[in-house]
Amino acid sequence: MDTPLERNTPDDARPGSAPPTLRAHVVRMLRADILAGKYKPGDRLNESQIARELNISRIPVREALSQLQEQGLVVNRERRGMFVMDLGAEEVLQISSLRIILETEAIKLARSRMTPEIRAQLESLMEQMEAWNGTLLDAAALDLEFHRTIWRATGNPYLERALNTLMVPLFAHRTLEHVSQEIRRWRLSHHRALLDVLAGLSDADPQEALLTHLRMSYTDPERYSTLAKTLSAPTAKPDGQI
Amino acid sequence: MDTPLERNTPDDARPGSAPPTLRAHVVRMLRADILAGKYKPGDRLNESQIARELNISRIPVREALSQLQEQGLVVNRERRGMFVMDLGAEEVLQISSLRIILETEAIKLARSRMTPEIRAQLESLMEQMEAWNGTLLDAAALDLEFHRTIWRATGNPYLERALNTLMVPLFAHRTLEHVSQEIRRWRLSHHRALLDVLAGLSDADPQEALLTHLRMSYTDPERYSTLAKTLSAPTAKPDGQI
DNA sequence: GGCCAATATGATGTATACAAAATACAGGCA
DNA sequence: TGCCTGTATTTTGTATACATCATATTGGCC
Repeated sequence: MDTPLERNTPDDARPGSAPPTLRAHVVRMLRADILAGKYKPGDRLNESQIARELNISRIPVREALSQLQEQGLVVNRERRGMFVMDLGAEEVLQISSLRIILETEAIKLARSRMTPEIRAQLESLMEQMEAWNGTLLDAAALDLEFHRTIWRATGNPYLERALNTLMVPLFAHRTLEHVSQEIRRWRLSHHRALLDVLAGLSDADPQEALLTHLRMSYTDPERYSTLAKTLSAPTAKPDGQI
Repeated sequence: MDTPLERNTPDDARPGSAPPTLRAHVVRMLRADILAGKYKPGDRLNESQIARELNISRIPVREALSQLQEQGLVVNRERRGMFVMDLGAEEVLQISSLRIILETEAIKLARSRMTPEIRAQLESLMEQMEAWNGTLLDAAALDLEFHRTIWRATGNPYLERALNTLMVPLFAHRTLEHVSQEIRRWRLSHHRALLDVLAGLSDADPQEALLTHLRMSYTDPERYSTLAKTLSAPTAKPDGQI
């Protein structure tokens, strides 16, 4: 309660990743907290309280929240405060339909610009996911980082930004879902398939690979039945596999 | 210099469209100014100066600028200030390639959800454009509003937001371009073609209609030759029309 | 006992003030 | 004369203080 986040501390603020401004620091912190589930969708983010906890004034907190709004993680209700973005079933559907379009393009671009470095990063993330043994949050973080690496590899920062704004709230939303070991294995296999497409090891249609991957992600019929249908429809598979 | 933007003024703040907060007011104002060319791409936006001009404190101005960043109109260089988003040729290319994908989807969705109200709005905007007699800025504003109406009509707020973030800076960029009367007429005819597609009066492929429209928009070979090629390529037209 | 209203509390929105960093400018030196 | 350096100014970043609005609580009334 008496550790006022000294900004002249070279240890915490090691060069290269040092947040030179308090706002940037708070952005990182809140972002991590939201993705880690400390703040759940719909929760209110109290400026004063956060400022007190960090022993700083409200101003940098306000600006950090404003910046998180840009990333789609929080929403501002006028004179009511900031709230962690809460997604209903319809919103998940709307975002996902966009995701299919944008991430299909991202995969095509990333494949055409694949470098050994990027591929090594993806392989490394795959291995970490396959060897996963930790918490659900870690797993979600790895999954997200896998996709973000793909988005970065497109070389189109605007595509990257659009996908981030769309998908990061969705991941925050899904962080709280518990999935079975079986589904986890399925997801892994489809990540591997995606990686094969990206590495040029597979000639499968990128969109088809992505759709297969996505079908894995929304298996709760209660909430995502409409999306499941949407995902199945455009492929026009003879067999009606989910 | 002595008109401190009274927030208790019911006349300016007429119900329904009243900015209940200074920040919202400044956002509107700056947004309009940037789109109108008062601030040009690359210009620095001085907090103190803007605050002085409006006779308010810097805080709402800072927050407004932060919010404009969310909309992609300005960028923040740490401890250097806010600058109007400046787009180079490559960035225009990257944005446009995304635009094709997203707006094609938007047109499809809007067509499938078209209502008499929306159609009337589009018709009205078309008429205003056809009867246009004002400044270049007005023309650009009408053009943008036409497209934004389409985006709203998709019913997918995330698609709408993505297109706004991508395209509004692009329009701000192009506001300064002077075009000939001939090109204006061409653009009008293609807007009309788009409207026919949207209204279901034409069975033309939405993407093709959009591509035709876009080719009209980037006719400066010096700056957009690469984009022109990109736009031409996927259609695989036998004749090498621009 | 339950519903509505007036008050109390606490939140956001904004203003002012100060600190630190960046830029502009002037002077010294080669 | 041209470049570098040290100072001055300007600007952003943050803190504190106050005003306004939203929410919670309590009291009264039906």
